[in-house]
Amino acid sequence: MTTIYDIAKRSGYSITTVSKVLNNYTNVSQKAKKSVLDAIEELGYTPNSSARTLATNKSWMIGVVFAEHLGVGIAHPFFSEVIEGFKKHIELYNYDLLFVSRDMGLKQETYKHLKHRGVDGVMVIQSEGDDSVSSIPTVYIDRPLEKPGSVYSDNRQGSKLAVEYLFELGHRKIAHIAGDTKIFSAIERAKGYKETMEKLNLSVPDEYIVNGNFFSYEGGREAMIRLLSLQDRPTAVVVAGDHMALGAIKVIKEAGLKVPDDISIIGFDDIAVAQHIDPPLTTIRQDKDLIGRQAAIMLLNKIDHKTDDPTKIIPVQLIKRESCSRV
Amino acid sequence: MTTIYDIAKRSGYSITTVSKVLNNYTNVSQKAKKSVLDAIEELGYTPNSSARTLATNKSWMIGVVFAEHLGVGIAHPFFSEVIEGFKKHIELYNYDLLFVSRDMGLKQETYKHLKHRGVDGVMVIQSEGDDSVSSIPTVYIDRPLEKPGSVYSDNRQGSKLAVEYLFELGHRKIAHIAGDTKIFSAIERAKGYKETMEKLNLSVPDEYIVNGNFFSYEGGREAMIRLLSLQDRPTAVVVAGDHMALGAIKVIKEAGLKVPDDISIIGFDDIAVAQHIDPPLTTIRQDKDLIGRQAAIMLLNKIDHKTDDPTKIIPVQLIKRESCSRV
DNA sequence: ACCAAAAAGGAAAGCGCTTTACCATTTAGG
DNA sequence: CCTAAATGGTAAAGCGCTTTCCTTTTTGGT
Repeated sequence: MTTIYDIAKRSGYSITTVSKVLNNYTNVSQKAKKSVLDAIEELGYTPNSSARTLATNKSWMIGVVFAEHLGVGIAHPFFSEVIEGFKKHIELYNYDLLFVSRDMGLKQETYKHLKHRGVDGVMVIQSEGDDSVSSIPTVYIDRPLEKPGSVYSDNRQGSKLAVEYLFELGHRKIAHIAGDTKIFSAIERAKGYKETMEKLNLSVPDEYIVNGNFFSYEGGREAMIRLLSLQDRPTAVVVAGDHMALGAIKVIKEAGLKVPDDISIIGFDDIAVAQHIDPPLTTIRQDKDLIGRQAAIMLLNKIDHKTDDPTKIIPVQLIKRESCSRV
Repeated sequence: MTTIYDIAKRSGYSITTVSKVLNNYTNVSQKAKKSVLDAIEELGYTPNSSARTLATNKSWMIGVVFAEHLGVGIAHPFFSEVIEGFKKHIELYNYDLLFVSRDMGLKQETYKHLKHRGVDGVMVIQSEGDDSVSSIPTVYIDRPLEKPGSVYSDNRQGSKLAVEYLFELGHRKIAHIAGDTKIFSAIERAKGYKETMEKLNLSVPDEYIVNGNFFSYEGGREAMIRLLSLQDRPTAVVVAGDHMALGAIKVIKEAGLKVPDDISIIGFDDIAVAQHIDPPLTTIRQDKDLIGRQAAIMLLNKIDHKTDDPTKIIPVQLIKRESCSRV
């Protein structure tokens, strides 16, 4: 390995000077700078980040921690896009992303590992409960608690848009397939649905709110089966996640009914395939890219200026496609 | 920060001894071990990985490099699952994954960065051309060249299975929508298609092979439009990627035709949504998890034993669903 | 009770880099 | 022409840990 010493020897300057040109210090002559740079070029030198980190106590790495309870990781259609947005922004500032092993079970272990790695910041996605990673600057996506340092979509507003849209289309019997009873975003969406229904003076029989399991396709299926079996069947349903919506649509088709002719369906997320299915799914789009970017901005602020930005709520958008129709 | 020195002082032993218990050396008494461990517990000590890496020249990090030319990263439905499989295996051995910035343009820069970070190994996904990252042990997914150290699906066999299946169903006019003309996997799939067609004595008019653009949904659409406009329309088409297949199916529906009644479609990849679309897509499944795992095994071998495992070709599987029917 | 061998523990060098404190030249200012 | 301030450069300490090479202690065999 070629080190700063080799460069020093080759260029005829001290290692201090070499280090200075490496770090753009001003008090080094053009001549020295050139010599050093030439030597670096000739010897094909690459600085060693561990040594640098050790000396500066700055790793230029951001740790990424996943939703452990969902069992999904990088391959999750929503999370992965958020991370993508996060990464695009954060790499402008020369940070790399470190995905730490998630099979560490205990929160404490994960935290220890992050500390071990000396990451400059942490981005936590959908990790349940209150897991202050304490000393390390952290930003949370979809965190259950309304503490500073979180970023998430305006879930209530999303449900509101959905319900109102269906209302405009003439629907009065609108059901809801909820993502879960414990996950923050799912709870918020359910609230938004209920609030808006009430505001519009629409009745919400208990059977109209049914739980899709962890936002899953299967959960969507089962929920829709329940809904179809109802005496007083809804004419439209606000589904809290696109995957569940896919499942719901499938069930409707299997029952010999049509979307949107017989039942209108509106999803949530706008995952990539939403526009490619049949019928193209009307849904509430989460701005995944922006969520990621905002999280990045927030985290960088925390790292650089120690400022604790307030929680950021990202606007959602109704994307009209073809899974909803006039009643 | 609490260091090994603090532990030494607290426990009354030397830093050497502390280090020894940390690294499970045998020549340390039970008594000493306990003292040290207690001190660690009390002081909440976490070893510093930079220091350790500096001393041992081992980082316990694997670098991940992406398909730059596709512009997609973590959010790619195929890649992300491969990485997931890779990660699951590699973290059993206590490695973490470092996603390095990909906007570095030049290959050289990426390599330098990896070297700078001191990763123990590199996993390259779909990076075009011959990019030997030289000195660092590397494993490639879907690499264009048939060098040791690559892992990919048996693309030809996949196409073969597809064509043969359609043949069994009575199809004779079978077209192909290729992924691209330059990407390795796309080329292989096209070859597999042609070979099998010939073997079955089926004619392949030039117009029967059409290029979907970079495996994209749009590319699939356009290709299918071309196919539909043909005088002698195919009754089935082997599509080199599921996304393109989605596009193709959409076009068929828009033309007032039905899948599979009028045209049978068979995809490639078996991405998560393939089973959820309408009709559920018959496709060639790539074992993404296994690809990832094999890559991990290979890389670990390279790192630990310096063995250069031969390129591994992963079997594919025909998944029969409902987008193909008897002619 | 004695000695060789094994076990336990420690001193110190070194991994590659940054940074502080300091020295030696120049250059500018009066 | 002399002093003060830049400017250019260096030595050395230190970041936290591993590892080699000793030294000291313990063990057990006779």
